[in-house]
Amino acid sequence: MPELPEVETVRRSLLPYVLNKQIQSVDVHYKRILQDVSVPEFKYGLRDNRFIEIGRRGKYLLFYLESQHIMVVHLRMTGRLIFVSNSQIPLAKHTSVVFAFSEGSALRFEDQRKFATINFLTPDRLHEVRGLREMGPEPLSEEFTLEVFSHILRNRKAAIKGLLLDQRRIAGLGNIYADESLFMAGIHPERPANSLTKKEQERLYTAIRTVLQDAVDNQGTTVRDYRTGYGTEGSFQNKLQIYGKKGQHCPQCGEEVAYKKVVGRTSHFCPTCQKE
DNA sequence: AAAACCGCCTGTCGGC
DNA sequence: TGCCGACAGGCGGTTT
Repeated sequence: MPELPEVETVRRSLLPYVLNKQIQSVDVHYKRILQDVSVPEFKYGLRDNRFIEIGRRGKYLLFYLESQHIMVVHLRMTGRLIFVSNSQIPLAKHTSVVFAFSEGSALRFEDQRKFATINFLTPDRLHEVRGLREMGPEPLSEEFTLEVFSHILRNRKAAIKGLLLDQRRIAGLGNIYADESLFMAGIHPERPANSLTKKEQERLYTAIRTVLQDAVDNQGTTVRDYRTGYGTEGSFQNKLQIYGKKGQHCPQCGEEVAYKKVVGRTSHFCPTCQKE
């Protein structure tokens, strides 16, 4: 669900609404969302505190607090962070946490499937969040060069799709953008990563960056659950070329879109444009 | 080192 | 209409 473009959109959309507002109280409706902190510690740590910045690393959001603590959020499959200007609005069914601001507004954490997580810690303990510690390079950053990408593929004979989904190799790609990137590059998802020619590596590198940036510019992809920080849908679902197109035809050649499990994940591709 | 499975949850959809 | 299994955008843990 939320992949890099969605998480980045949530970050940007929340900035103008939640920064520097006094947190009056926190209600935890689903305790197990908290990974490394008790409910009382969490509530106490946030009360009268303020979010002073929101960062992102891969699919993680980092809420920096005035107290120097950091609240690390991962939305997993169905997590949503929604700002409401009026906290009187009835809560959604699967609300996990509510951060109430003194001015009467609130930030709500909703999560139908309850996979989302929150860590609350000091900067010196940030490395305790394993997913963060082992995160690969940010694909839209300058450090992610073709050279770096090429090195990641080297000596790996596993399916390229699996490698794209592995957050320790590259940060932020999920099933949607992995499929879209492979389609744009004309590469079959089951190709061994180390079998890509220099030209193919370059095409895939460019495709990853192009697709992710385009999706960020379109506020992400709403297939079902994802919403921006103020509850609206993204629009990149209207620009998807291959993901979810089972039973339809390839926009490039008209061939029927193929659909199969690759490394345990449903994958869409064009058998003609993406030869094995 | 890496791949293959399971588990975590709820909701939806298709088949019967 | 109802039941049942499969499946959904993620990832950590364990086993192989």
